[in-house]
Amino acid sequence: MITRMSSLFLRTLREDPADAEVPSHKLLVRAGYVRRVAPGGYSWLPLGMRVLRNIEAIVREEMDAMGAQEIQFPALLPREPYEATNRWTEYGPNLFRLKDRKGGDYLLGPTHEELFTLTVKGEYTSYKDYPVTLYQIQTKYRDEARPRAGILRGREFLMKDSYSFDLDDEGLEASYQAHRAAYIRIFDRLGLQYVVVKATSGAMGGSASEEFLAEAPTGEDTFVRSTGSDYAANVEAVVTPAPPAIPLAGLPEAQVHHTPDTPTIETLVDFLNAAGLGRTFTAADTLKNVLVKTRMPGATEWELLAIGLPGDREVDVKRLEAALSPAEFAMLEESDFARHPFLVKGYIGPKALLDNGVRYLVDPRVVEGTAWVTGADKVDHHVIDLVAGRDFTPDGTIEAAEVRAGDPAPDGSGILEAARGIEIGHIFQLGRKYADAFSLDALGKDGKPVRVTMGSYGIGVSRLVAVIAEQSHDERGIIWPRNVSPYDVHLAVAGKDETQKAAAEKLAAELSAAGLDVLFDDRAASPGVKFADAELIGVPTIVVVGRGLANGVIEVKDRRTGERQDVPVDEVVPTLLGLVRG
RNA sequence: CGGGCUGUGGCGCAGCUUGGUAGCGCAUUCGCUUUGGGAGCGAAGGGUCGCAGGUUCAAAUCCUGUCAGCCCGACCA
Repeated sequence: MITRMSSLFLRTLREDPADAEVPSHKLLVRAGYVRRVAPGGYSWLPLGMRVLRNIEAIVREEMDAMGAQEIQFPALLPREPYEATNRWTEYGPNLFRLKDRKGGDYLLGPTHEELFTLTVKGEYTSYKDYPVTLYQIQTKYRDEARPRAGILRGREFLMKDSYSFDLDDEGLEASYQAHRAAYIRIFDRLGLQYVVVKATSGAMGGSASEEFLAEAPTGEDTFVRSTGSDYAANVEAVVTPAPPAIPLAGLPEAQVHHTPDTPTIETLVDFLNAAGLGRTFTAADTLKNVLVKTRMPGATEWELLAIGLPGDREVDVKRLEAALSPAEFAMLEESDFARHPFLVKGYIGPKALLDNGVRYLVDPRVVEGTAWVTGADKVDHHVIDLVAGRDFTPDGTIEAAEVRAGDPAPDGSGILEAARGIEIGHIFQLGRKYADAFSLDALGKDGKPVRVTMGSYGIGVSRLVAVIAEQSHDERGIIWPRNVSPYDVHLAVAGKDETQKAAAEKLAAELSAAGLDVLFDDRAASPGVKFADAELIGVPTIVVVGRGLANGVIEVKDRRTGERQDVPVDEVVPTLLGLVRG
């Protein structure tokens, strides 16, 4: 197949679009792959379509290969199924809702759990029908509060979502693992650099969940990984390793000290170190007690919760949220302090909390035998050497403290380092939430109904176009991996010389006949323009018919390395076939 | 939702302080020259200056209102 640039619907831009920040956005617009039509809405131009279709094909191949079957739902959906799962309201403002002419409520699907569940329920009734996995590659809609970074985060995007239906937990686990393996094949074929991180199950109520994150400095998600193993996790999912307990025998007695004007950790540490106690304190020796209030879904009453963590660490709101889920939480207001006089702001200690029945959870580093400087529940007073397990016993531990680069890895393999990534896939053991909502049962061998258990698995297909560009570009343009490149070779004529043009025409025809997709720059532009466009567009192999032709050679250039080799005219086709077919 | 910024040919921008015929670069069209790294010269087409109201003899420019967009944060299967 030959596409002539003289007629290709393409206009490249010399300047970056004003609204673009990240490299993929700039380059995809400049090279003419996409154009913005609305915030978070992009049109795909011919070059972009080809890349998108290539990625889609790889996803489809691997999904089919693992035995998933493709179907497709409408993007425009009725309200009722989403009412049944409560998501019509629970999904919140991110759901695009609309009305038809009769006033009926509709939505644009953000994901399709409901429809898949109902569809399986409508067709299958026997245990013999299971397991089954269905998928679709569909446009999804989410009314993102702030779309950004071009097609990396739009309000309309192409997503592959699949759902597994199994009769028992073992089956679900197998379906989950099959997806995990398929995702690894897909992302490997796409040439991506990515990690699989443990994710929190969140509000969906499932058990196991992992995210596939493509590494990119412009990524929105922060994750950590170990320097000593392939351990990687979302910050929310990091489990703090607890140090060994210390024997209580021989530990110094707790002492209350007058510590005037020390409402903050910093002022307290400074005061103690100036007090001549014969040792040096750091913020990590203090136990900071943070008060929040929590409320279970559906409950009306807020409940107090105290969190004790080393004074050198802040509470990570996302980690706290994940730890408390599904309960919601809020910071205490002045009125809450007023209502509970035993809470002495700045000097809250474990004693008052426990004496007054406030649930008290501590950081896992607060193990038995550790001694702390903490509040004495009295203005301007702190207690030193308050020992966990001797002077106070918390109600449990909680993962609420921030995770920092340099912290020990949970698997003991090394220390953690922070990195950023873009979520490209998410696999999830949903369990029976949706099956319960729609009473999806299979009739078992014994004639009794068995509740089906589900998994849901997503890949951001259109996002992958941007992610690949994000990971594979240089200052001149995009560098596509062969598997997704819009064309196999980019053929340019460098001069206007008729023999060069004729040779290029002949070569284009031969390459096409050999089964390659050729982007043929037959324009009357100057060589500089053609080279610049070729590098911007990013086809991995660039072939130049130019001055070398007089010596019987044609230039073959590698887009990534910039290496060029002169190949005798009659060897060009086999050489390129070798390169492309690898 | 909070903070910051911006709306002027297809794209990127200047002009606004100090009101007076709307300008530059890229792109596009034509002619001549040029042809291995985004060419040169000459000519041309293309803009109700986001929208509404106001002030004024006169508004891209001043005033009021409004809408939209972008960036940071919050949010985010």
